[in-house]
Amino acid sequence: MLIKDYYLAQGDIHAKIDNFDLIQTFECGQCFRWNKIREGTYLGISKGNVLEIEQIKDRFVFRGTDMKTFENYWMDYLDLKRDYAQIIEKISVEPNMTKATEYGSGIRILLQEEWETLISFIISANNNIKRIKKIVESFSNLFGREIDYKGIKLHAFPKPDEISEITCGDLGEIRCGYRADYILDAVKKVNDGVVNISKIREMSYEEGVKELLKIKGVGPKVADCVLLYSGGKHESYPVDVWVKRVTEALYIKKETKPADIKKFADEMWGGDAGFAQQYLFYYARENQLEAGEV
DNA sequence: ACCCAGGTCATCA
DNA sequence: TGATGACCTGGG
Repeated sequence: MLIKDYYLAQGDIHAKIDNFDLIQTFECGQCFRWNKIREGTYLGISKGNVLEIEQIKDRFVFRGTDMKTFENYWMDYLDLKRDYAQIIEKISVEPNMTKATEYGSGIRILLQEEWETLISFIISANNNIKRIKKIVESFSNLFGREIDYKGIKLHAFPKPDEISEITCGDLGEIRCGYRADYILDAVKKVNDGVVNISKIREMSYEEGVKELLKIKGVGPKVADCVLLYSGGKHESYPVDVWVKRVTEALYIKKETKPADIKKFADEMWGGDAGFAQQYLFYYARENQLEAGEV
């Protein structure tokens, strides 16, 4: 077990964990439903489970859960069984990645719920993170089951079968614009069994891409995000404007098509390309790196 | 008024 | 295949 001094005290779970930082993990663009409720403390909900996490340096307190749920769900969700020091060492073979991994040394790639991740990244297209969060939140508030946590009203992300009757008009309220059609297509295809979203973890990366591309509004970038952040496909290298920009600037040194950027990433980092992507994305976006600027 | 934001789709060569 | 616009919406 990689987490140390791991024990239960007064209903809370305490642990010492290396290479884990709440801000870096929750603000690195991979998830949209974790919110800071106090300094050093985040509150989140996934698959109907609520979790409050407080961080003081490398020590963590987990509240709102029980040991069984923590071990069976959250440990995998937060990827706490993985040795990130080893991953960082493995991919930091040149100065750029060394710098990026030092900057985001507390990032962990979450294993999120597949359906929620799919809808969230459909919404993310040609959009900004602040508004993506707002839309995902109102989608949950409108259609998801309410869960109370210490007087705070949270909402689970609505499951496909719970919203099978949803209409375009219903979606007007969440202000997602033209993406409403895409969400409806996803709901329909998942409910009809045309797309087997719950099986993407068992599929290969290539099979997963093929499956996800059946949905309108899902292109290569969204598919890669779903596979990396919820499908456990760490070879996935989602190429958005930031990753394109930073990969070109640091490595390829010229304008490159997304498909070729992915090819480069595969040759450079192979099965760890997804981790590399996340360190680069966080580094580039937090520092607002422009094209050509490093 | 215009541009942009974690892209994708439709259309045309 | 590859290039080009259009696209809801909210904020700067």
